[in-house]
Amino acid sequence: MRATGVDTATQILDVAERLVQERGFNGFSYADVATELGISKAALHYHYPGKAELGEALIERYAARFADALVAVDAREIDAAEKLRAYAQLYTEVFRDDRMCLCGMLAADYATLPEPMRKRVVGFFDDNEVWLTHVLEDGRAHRTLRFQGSARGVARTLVGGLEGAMLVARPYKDIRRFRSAASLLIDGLAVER
Amino acid sequence: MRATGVDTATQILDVAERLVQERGFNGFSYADVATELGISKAALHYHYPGKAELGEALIERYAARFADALVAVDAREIDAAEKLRAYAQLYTEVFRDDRMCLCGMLAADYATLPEPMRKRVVGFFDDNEVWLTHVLEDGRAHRTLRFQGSARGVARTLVGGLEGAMLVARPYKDIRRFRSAASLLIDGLAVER
DNA sequence: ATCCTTACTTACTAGTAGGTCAGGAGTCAA
DNA sequence: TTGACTCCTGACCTACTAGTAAGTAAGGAT
Repeated sequence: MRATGVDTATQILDVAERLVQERGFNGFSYADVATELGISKAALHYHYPGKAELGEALIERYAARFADALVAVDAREIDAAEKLRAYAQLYTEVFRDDRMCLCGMLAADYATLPEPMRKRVVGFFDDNEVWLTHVLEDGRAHRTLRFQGSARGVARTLVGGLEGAMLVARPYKDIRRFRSAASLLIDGLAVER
Repeated sequence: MRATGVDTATQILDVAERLVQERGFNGFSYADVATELGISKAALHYHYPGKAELGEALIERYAARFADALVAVDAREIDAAEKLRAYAQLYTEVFRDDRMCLCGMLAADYATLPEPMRKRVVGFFDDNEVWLTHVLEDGRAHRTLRFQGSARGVARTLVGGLEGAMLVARPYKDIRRFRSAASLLIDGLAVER
């Protein structure tokens, strides 16, 4: 345990997470993480036997945090349209420090990922779709949202739309570009009052 | 010139293009391309001095083909809504053999790309936005499309939405997932008749 | 006949990738 | 005070990375 008070395993996750979100899973090395933390590569292997296991831990923590955030949104006394805006706000916060969504990035690297990581990436998207589907169905039932077709289809379009908005806006380093796209996606579903 | 009749420089582009679209710019090596073509790595360096130049050539050719396809769409006697569907169809064809849009993939790798490649990636998105903006304005003027806000903003949302739909649908290897999202994005703009 | 170009080859470089292993320092409980 | 456990280092390994140097076979031009 170092002077920071944060344990090494967590510090490794923090640095690796940022590197994956910025550069992709094939765009960083154990040496990058070790150098940044001032420890040896071998120390990384002590905490995470291989890059595959580090990757799994990365997704697991990210997905858990995301799930917690969704529970927090559900706990708020707001209508479905506002929940969608809160959902988009989660993405905005990720975008704010020039990061791509972890799982969006890993979706790009998907072909080169070990199987356990693939499963978790897909699981992340599935969870997001399920949550959005419930919000959408609730919004349609309460007449705060209006859309054609299945809630599941709209949920998938939203996940893809937000991930893609991050992907394309990042080279421009322009958060307004992302926010504008996010608003268009969501306001198109909200019933005007 | 080999028995295939296609020159080596083009064959290199073909293989490298597929590898980038499947695995990302940091997910393939000169050795991968050379092995697949049965030539030496040095032969690659003869045609493209470095990976950066190969990358530039890749984007240049891809962007030129895409631009040609857009000119071809413009030449067809169809309304703006149909042009948007034809635009989405271009993405569908890319998706069909498990590929991500070349520039969408490079957008993910953006932080690790050399500057000349970055410029070309951004140029690709700019060109797409310009074309879409014209189609959208035309469609609004002729009442075949209906949308709120600036055509430019909608154009950006469409590019991001389609890129993201590819990104997320690819792990599922499900073209319907992509097509359904593309339809929802575009049909939401079309005026029902 | 010679020179030059094109399109490669083989053999090599320095550097980086992920990963292993023996061991050491600090902590803690018996 | 010994032994076990945790967390780490230094030294190392093999495979691979992009890139280079030198050489060569084939063909056209002079």
